[in-house]
Amino acid sequence: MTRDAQTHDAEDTTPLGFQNHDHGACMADALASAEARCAAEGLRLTPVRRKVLELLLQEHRALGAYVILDLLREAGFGSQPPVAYRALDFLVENGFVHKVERLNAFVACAHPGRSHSPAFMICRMCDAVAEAQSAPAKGALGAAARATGFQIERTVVEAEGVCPSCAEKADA
Amino acid sequence: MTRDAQTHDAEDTTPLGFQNHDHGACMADALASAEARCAAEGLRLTPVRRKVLELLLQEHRALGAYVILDLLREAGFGSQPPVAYRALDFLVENGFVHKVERLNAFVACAHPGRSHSPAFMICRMCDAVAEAQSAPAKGALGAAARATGFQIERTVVEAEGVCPSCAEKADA
DNA sequence: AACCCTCATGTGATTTTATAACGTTGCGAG
DNA sequence: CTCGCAACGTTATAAAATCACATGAGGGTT
Repeated sequence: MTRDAQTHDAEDTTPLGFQNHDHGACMADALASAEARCAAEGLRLTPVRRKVLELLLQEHRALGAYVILDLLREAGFGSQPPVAYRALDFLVENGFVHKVERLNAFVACAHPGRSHSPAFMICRMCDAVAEAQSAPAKGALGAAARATGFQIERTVVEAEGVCPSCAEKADA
Repeated sequence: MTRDAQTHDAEDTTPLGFQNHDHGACMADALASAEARCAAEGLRLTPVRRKVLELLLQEHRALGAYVILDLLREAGFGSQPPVAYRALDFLVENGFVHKVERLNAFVACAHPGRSHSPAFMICRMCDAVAEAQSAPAKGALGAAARATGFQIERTVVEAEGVCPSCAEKADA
């Protein structure tokens, strides 16, 4: 089971990513990349984990753990919180998925394979999330860290605002 | 969360802010500044709100809402969650306090009065939090936003790592 | 085959974080 | 005064995350 079910719903309601792109391809890429890396590194992309990754790849939005859990239940997996959290932990640890702290929610990584220090742009109107690269240690923050002797291990960069398509609608 | 909490020899030195500073003064400044601004803008710095601000100013650490709530109860205020959350909402809205998303916790603003887009350095060992300025829209993120037409309204920048004094201890 | 070991999964219960809903109070404006 | 409004207090509940423990599926060894 759990081969690509691809329940793409209603056609073009989609403010999913900010820019148009071949979503099917971006999804397939990411899955393939994940599979390759798991094979290479001896990681186990089990059915639940794979399913969670697929669910997240289907949307350029962050999904809460409980939404994911509901979808898992519908797909016949276990329905208690740890099921979702454990799969998410695995995916986050291995960089396939990122947690958006601001939303307590999760998005599929949009830059599979690359080493990343992701930065997110979160639309407060439609909840779309786009991922960019950040280099926070290069700017003012890095300077402050060096000045005080703080050793940065990981950074969270999240911008909240309005995505292009919502801005357009709001103007109207 | 997996952020433990614990056995820390309570006495030893200063894990509070990263750099030594006149804590009493920094606290008094911040309080005075808050009072001034509330007076100027017709905001009501009520007893609960003031107390919460004081509690947060006493430590350069982020406190969870429920820790604050306990302290409020001890101080004779109401003891139900909304009491703390409402005071925190007020303080955050007006920039006296910031929420550290990564910790689901709150810190007093260290740069009272200034317009700020704060960046935090969070020590994963002692939970100390230092506040720096960030200019996230200037770097790669800003470029990505302009490129896609995303309008940034607010940014969250949080670095997790090890503060100087914990790094020292760890070396030993 | 049987055995052991490890990691993943399933489930129930609980903890932690945050809001909803509703009544009461204090205070200024008319 | 009394209306309206903002802040407060309390009960209850929702949402997010973890703990604890049992079962199960592979892999390797003998």
